Amino acid sequence: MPTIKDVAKYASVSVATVSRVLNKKGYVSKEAEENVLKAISDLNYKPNSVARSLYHKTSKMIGLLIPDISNPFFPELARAVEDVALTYGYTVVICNTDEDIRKEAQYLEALQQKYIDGLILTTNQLSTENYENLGIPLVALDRQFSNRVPTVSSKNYEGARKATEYLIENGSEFIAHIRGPYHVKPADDRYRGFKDVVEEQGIAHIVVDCDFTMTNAMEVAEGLFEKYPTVDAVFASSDIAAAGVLKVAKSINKQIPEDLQIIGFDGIPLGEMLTPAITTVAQPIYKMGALSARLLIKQIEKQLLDVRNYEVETTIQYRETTRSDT
Amino acid sequence: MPTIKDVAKYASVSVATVSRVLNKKGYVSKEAEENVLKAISDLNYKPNSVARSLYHKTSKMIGLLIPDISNPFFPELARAVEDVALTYGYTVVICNTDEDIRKEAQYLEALQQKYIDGLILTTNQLSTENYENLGIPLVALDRQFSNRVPTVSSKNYEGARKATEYLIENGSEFIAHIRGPYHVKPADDRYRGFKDVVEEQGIAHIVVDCDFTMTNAMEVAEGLFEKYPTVDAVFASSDIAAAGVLKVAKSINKQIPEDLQIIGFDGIPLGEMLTPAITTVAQPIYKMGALSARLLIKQIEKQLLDVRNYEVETTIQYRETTRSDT
DNA sequence: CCCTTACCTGTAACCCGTTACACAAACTAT
DNA sequence: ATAGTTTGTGTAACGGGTTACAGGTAAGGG
Repeated sequence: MPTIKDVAKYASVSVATVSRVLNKKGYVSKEAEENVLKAISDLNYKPNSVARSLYHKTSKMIGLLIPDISNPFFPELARAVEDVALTYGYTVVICNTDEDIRKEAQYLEALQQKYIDGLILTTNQLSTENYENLGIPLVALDRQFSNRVPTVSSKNYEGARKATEYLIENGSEFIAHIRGPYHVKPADDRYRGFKDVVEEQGIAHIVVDCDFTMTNAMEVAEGLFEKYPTVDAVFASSDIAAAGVLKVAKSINKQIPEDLQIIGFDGIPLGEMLTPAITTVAQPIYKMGALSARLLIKQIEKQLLDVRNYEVETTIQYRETTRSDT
Repeated sequence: MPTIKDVAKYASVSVATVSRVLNKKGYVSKEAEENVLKAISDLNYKPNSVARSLYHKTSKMIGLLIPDISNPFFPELARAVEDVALTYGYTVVICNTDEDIRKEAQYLEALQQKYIDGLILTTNQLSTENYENLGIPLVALDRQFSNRVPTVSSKNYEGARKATEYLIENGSEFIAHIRGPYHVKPADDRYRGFKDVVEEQGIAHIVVDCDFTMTNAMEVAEGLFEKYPTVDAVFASSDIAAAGVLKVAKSINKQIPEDLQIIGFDGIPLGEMLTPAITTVAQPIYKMGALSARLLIKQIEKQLLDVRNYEVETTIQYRETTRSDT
């Protein structure tokens, strides 16, 4: 691999001149520039980004901290982040934290040592200071964070309200909510949205807990249908959970959506692949990822952010696990 | 961020001594070592990996080139690679190539400039020389590559044979194969496995082409069932395709598995989530990813590889889209 | 004709570690 | 006592860029 010195020698100029040509900075005569350009192409020279990083203390890399890329919510997000990053010349380092405080700390240290330029966080077991002390731009995606950190999330509360109202409009009278983990902001908001609507309208309801796995959702659903056979609608806090409910409901021969309506949340591709396809409160996942990446890169490049907190709209994807009210 | 100089000053030694302590190399007196260790902890010093990279021409990073992380086959693979990488102190850079030659080239250049230590390839539109000229360790996953590059794949031919034989044992007499893209080794091997069995046993069959998307699979399946309504089994080259077939088959009221058996390939989680759950030839996806990562890191760390080509076993996951033969 | 300014270029310091090399002290062997 | 090891430490060069600064030339203004 040729270095800038080789190029300088070949073009009979100093390394400073080569650097000026590369970075289009400072005065360079036309002649010198041509020589340098020719040298670069003759030698197939590529500037070494590590050396650049060392001087500039930046790396053209961003970190994406997610709980687990195997969770179907995240691949699309990761894809969006990566697409945007690529167009701006950044590469993305992916970090599966499993919501484990030690793994997070380990990544943070490794990334900091690599002069990572910024972080997109969909996970934060560590206290926020740990992140802010890094002194690099951050974006919180789908999570609550300190108000110094720009956030991107969808209107979880509102989406949950819409979902619940829709179930009620379609005639359901005893609605179960399968909620997500506590202290996870989106899960809490969805729960509040549900609760507010059922209480306002005086609808019978029940809330059960569930983590993000389908196995757990199925267990929970089994218990639910056994204890409350008259439940006639389920609003699940995620599509994975909804899929679990659907599977269980079908196994005990409930007619969907006649006996039981199901509505999920997230809008992951899985929902469409199932039969019946799951009605869901879809978040624009790709858009959220892309937006986060753009917000992060804007900060990295010292541009001012006009808005610091984005709440994107959710839309109900009307599919086959709910009755139409029209 | 403190540097090695700060540590040296604080401990009243030279930077060389600090470096010796850090790397446990060369002679250091007990006293000096203690002072350095104290300085490191007092100042919370972390060695800068960029500076290290510059000197050593390595980065403790590996690249994972995949077509698209949104394709459900890859998240689990990525997860495995990342898990293994982490335990060996490597970080992974993820690159979605979309099988696009220009994106691949762009990534290759960026990664090379970052002194990436090695690459796991599940995609190669570029000619193999482009990769080999990088002069860094490679592992080809689920792809054919030059014989200088270690490969990891599953027994696609054998798996396809098993699947086809299983359908026949269960009484199917007119079997369709939905094959994957041409010139993609696994798809070709699966096709050969299918063809050999149906020809050996003289079973009526039909082969149709399909890419990796579910939408395409559904179109293909519609055409198939219209033209050949007597098809009584489908062997799909991927679970995604199988899911598409299943959805179409259900929509035209075929009884599964009585009227139509379906068997997929891959063993992605989706298969289990569907109702009926899809019988599939499962590849040990996580294992393949982990194995690739270990092979790569072994090479990076200059250890000799005893075996260079791994073919892992597939196993049929007997689920609900096939009839049992017992 | 002198001074200012724009233009052009090279030297060397710097980013932050690593390590070759030189030097010194302490110890071993002869 | 002398040569040869082992141990311990510091200086400086190096990896591959970037840039402050100094120095030089040419053009324009008064």
